Amino acid sequence: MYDLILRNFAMHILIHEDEQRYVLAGLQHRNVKKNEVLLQADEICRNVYFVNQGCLRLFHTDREGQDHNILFCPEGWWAADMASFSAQKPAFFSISALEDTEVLYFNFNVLERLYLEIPKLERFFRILSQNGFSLFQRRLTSSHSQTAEERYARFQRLYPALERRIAQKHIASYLGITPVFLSVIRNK
Amino acid sequence: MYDLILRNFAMHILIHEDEQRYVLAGLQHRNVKKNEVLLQADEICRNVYFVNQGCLRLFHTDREGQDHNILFCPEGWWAADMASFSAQKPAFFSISALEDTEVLYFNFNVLERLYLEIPKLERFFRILSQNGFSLFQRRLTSSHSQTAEERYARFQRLYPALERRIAQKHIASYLGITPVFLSVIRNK
DNA sequence: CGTCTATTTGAATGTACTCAAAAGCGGTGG
DNA sequence: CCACCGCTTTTGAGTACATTCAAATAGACG
Repeated sequence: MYDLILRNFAMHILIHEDEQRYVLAGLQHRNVKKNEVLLQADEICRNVYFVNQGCLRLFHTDREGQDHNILFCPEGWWAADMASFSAQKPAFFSISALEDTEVLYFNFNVLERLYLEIPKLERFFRILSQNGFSLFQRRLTSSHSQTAEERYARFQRLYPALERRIAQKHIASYLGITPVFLSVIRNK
Repeated sequence: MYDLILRNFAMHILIHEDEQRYVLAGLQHRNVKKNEVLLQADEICRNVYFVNQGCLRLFHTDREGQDHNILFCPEGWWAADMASFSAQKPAFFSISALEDTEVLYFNFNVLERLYLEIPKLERFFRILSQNGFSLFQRRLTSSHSQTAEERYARFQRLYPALERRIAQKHIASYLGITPVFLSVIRNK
């Protein structure tokens, strides 16, 4: 159960066995059914979720009721509305499950405590946030400098597994285009 | 000289006077002339810059030689290609000055050392990165759900000071549209 | 099997772009 | 102080990329 998350930690920090046990003891566990909502916009994001199995999506619902996916979180990814979690204020984004999903998660207070007790964990989330920061800077650049067709090709190249796993309408939303237009692009 | 940066630290962490002196001792200082390049894409980003006065821009130059601004950094903002800085690998973005600018900066090795000696500093940059992360998630959402005119209105609302200070072509690039089209939008 | 949702296809429309030319503006040197 | 040069902004015409609307088809799930 903790295999994937330990390897995830190990990508950025070196963590001793006793610290490991301590960190894992702070984790909670939950199974989420397809289409179940883990975080509703305007509520406070009280947890950061690690996806052990399945896939989540992070999205915003606009005034017209249209969803805009901004991130897919399959196995090994972390999901949260970081601004909401960090400041414990209402969320802009929502999180829901694209498949039956198994998550591990830290509650806000637990993580704040762990930051103080195990500074390496703070380092881990600093690096994670920096990577996310960079990822979205590049996504925005891509959105500004490339056509929908080029962005779709990029998505296929970067996430070949997701492309087969996720419904077209969700990929279209992620790319910032309509499902209709993605269908046109695909059939070329 | 250190007034602005100390207030910046104080926004997220509480830092004692002796720690303060220690952190400030790690800072370097530099004056940059308008249009001077602080970081060239493909080089390694060796510093994180804090803008004391003036304004920087973070941008990507695509294959056709077109610039795409993704961030303006006036007084009180931090500038770096975080992916490049963090991993000390070639940068995707460049940084240059929109005005004569005064920066303070941490070199990579110095900051890594400070992270270990003063964990609070690592907390500071974690929070900074999380905020940046969220900022760009929302920018991408805005780019996917709003028209150019709405995004321009949003920019004016969020950064009224910058709107008067920065050339139209740079604002257009930031919004992901052509200067020609921004001119059309403005004259309505 | 039937219902509901997702995808495909085509036509008409809209948003933003390219190209081109003119006008404005800022700095520099005579 | 004015004249000139280069760069930025404006304006208009034609075009391309992506959308909306609508109807038909395909797929998923109880």
